[in-house]
Amino acid sequence: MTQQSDTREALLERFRVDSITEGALRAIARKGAAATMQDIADESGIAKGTLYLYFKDRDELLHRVSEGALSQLLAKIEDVFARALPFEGTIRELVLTKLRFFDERRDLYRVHFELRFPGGRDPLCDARKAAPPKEKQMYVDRLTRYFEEALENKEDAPRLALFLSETVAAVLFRRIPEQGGPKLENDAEFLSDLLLNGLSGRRKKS
Amino acid sequence: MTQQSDTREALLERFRVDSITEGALRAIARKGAAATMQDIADESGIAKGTLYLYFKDRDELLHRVSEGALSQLLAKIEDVFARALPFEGTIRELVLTKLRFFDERRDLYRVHFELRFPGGRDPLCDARKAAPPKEKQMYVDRLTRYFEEALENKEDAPRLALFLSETVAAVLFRRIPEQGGPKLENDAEFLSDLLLNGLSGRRKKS
DNA sequence: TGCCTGAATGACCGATTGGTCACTAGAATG
DNA sequence: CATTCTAGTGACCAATCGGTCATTCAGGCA
Repeated sequence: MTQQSDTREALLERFRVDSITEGALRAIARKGAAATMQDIADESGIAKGTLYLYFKDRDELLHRVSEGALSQLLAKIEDVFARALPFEGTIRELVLTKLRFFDERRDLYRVHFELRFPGGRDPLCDARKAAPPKEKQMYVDRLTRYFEEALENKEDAPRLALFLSETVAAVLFRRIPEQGGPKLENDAEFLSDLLLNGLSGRRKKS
Repeated sequence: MTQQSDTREALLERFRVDSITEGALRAIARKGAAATMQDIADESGIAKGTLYLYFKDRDELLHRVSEGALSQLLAKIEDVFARALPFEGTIRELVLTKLRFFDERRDLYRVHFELRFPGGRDPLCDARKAAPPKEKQMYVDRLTRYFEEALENKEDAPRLALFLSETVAAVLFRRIPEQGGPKLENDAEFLSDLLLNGLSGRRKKS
């Protein structure tokens, strides 16, 4: 049990874990939240039992997958903030980035959205109410922090962050399933305008 | 098989169907989309087999429940339109009405939102993609018609209707689970302002 | 009263799935 | 080469759930 072997084993384990989460991603992309452990095992090219050598149970596996998926989005969001654009530009880029991210990786879309309701048919009851998806919370929290320093009223920041997040999600919700929708940049601009300027400007001049 | 007996039987059937859908509503309020046929039967005070005398299968039953739930909301929405308020007033009332409706009847909330992803763990695959919830579509369609006659660009109406619908849903998504959130009217006003005027007005004056 | 109809029942079935564990195969060890 | 060890396996298990159907029983009818 030298330092060397520790590292080697750790690397192997990491490789296994990664290939499993990637397989899970493919399985979920195809079957959504209905993906079975068998599906995931097949897609990963290993036996079902092996999954349980690296993950305690289905929950832990799906949680890890969701976590990994969103961390990629978080990185891109962070890039947007790093550019330190003016407020309006930041909003537009945030919208465009999230839209484009899920448009390119529809597999992550199903992970992100269908896992929002954990379990679905399982004993979710009210027990899990206290534990909403942690990863999504990180995303909303990041937006909150931005709004807190960019907006007039700090106390509105959390609500606005959630609003922005859910709004883009709503557009995705419509975009992803259908095939030949409006161009992505078109949708992004439409949504950004709406977010920034509201409905009032669109009222018919009577 | 007189007209009389026809009516009597029809009434009895209707009574049964109603009491089942009400039971289903209670079951779903407690267990969400995970509610079992047994749960529904228990909550309705009848045996599981009896459910299948009045509904073909689980899908038909849940569909009927969801339909009935949303028809009540649609009626209230229609009342708002009937008042023929100016544009801004209509939007505010629409937001407030939907928010209040689900705030008073949280059981309907779970029906409405959790059933959006039909099946969950079942063979949803891509087969059902072609059949999104019909009831919700009616609601969005109604909003679309309003926007078509109230706004400048007719072709934007569907997108705006979906936007409004999902936006309010987003706030509900946050409101319902938590206990002591902001007052309902407060949330409604906040959301309406945002929808009407956008984020721009909230930027910190630099 | 005795029979008959059909609504209601709930034990049962088949299918599915998360999770387990006795077993295997192949590499490491001596 | 023989032995040990362990990552990997997949048949198997228990539990769950939608749906069925032989049976029951209450109420109307002769």
